[in-house]
Amino acid sequence: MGRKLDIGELLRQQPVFREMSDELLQRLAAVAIQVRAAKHQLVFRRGEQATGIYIVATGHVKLAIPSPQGQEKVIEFFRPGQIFGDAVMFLDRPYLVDAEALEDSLLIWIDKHHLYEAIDHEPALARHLLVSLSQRLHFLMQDIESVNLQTSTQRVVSWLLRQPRRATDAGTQTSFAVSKNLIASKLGLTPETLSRVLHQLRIAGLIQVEGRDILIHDADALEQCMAG
Amino acid sequence: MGRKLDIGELLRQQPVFREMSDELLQRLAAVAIQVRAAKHQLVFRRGEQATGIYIVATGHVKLAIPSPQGQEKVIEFFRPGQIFGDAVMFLDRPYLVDAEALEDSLLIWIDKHHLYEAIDHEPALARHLLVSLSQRLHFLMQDIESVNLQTSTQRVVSWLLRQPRRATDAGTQTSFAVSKNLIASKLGLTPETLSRVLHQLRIAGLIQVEGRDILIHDADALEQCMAG
DNA sequence: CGTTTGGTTGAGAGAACTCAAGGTTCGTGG
DNA sequence: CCACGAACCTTGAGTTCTCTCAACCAAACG
Repeated sequence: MGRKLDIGELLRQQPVFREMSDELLQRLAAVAIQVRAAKHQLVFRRGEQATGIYIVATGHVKLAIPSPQGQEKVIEFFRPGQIFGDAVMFLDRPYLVDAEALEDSLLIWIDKHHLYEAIDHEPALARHLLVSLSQRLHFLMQDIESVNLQTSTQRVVSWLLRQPRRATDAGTQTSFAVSKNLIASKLGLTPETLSRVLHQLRIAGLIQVEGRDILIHDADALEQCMAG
Repeated sequence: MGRKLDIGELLRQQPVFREMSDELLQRLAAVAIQVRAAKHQLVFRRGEQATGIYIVATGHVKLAIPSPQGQEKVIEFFRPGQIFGDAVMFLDRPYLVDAEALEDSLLIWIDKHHLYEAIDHEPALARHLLVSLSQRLHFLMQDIESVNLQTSTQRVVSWLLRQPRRATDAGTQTSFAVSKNLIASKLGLTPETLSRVLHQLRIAGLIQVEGRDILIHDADALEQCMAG
């Protein structure tokens, strides 16, 4: 009982379900399942069949394509409120990617059939899902653009400029939410190349790097070096 | 009057609207707009605002990211029955890509507001759109995988093997629906590289190339060379 | 029949990768 | 609190794959 109330609360906190009627939400809460994933734990693997969707309640999850040679290609990171695993579910296909918790995370899992039922009764939910999928399609297109027609420096710079940053006295600051290894993979670079690019930018006096924190002295100047 | 009936017919032929009630379909037909696009004509350009979706009735359309240096990156091709321009519409963002007709094409355009209304009344439509978006998300992920962790040969081979083919006496045959230039761009290669890869495969006795037709002698053997 | 468009082939260059070693940071257990 | 090991990151040297540039060929088309 207490557990179900818990899930109802959790669901209500998610943007996807915010506009949903109490009745429907309770119906979903009754069938939604809490999934705890410890840091480094795989939520699902490439090749497994998808029978529902995941919503991140707390934590951080990464989607990546594994490769036989051991290296992997990071596709995306998911934060609280975001949905993943939906595309393959709608297609009835096996996962293309591994999903791994980057820190201890709490996920909500909803079965396909219950989700479909909810969609049929709640157009707002359908809209949310459409927006969520669109969002990711959009990001993926940007990634494809970046990998296909930009140099390593351009990729890093445009990525830096796209990150949320806060102002400081010496410029604006941003920081990597994850290891540089993962950032490199996300950008389609090797860790070595990312390191070298950051070095160049530092030498050029454009940024300052301290661990995972990056200080951008002059965003406009950075933007300039996208051209060269 | 005749024109509206026309559109109703057209709509009914599209998988997206197949399960729709006659009433709703007629309402959509009343507001749907036929768009004719001549070969090489741009349907929309990167940067323009999206206020509706397109459905291909007849013809062939390509989505590509333009690049300042003139080269472009082909993202996807669309055939009759397929929808495009929906992702940016749901996000209220400007197009990321150019859409160009590869041959004289007939498109159906539906305004955002009317589409939303239809979604709200017809869950089946929402599902179709979800599947359509999922499909493309899936393809895009495969493309990212291909560009990031495969060599030029692997990309070409896996693409060849993914194409629909028909059996012949000397193996299975497939053919490029578009120029090799566009295929190369879709695969993230230069035309030169694609040409060279096809040459190698021909030398190796794995395929036979004649214009846009490719004869695959031994699909299994081809698959083998994905490893090396 | 010239012109354009699409495709092939060759030679050379360059950007990012691989491999290898060294340095940091961080967490953990002594 | 320090010491040690394991990740994580950086730096260097050399290689390789794909691209660029350029010429040439073939087919399509007016």
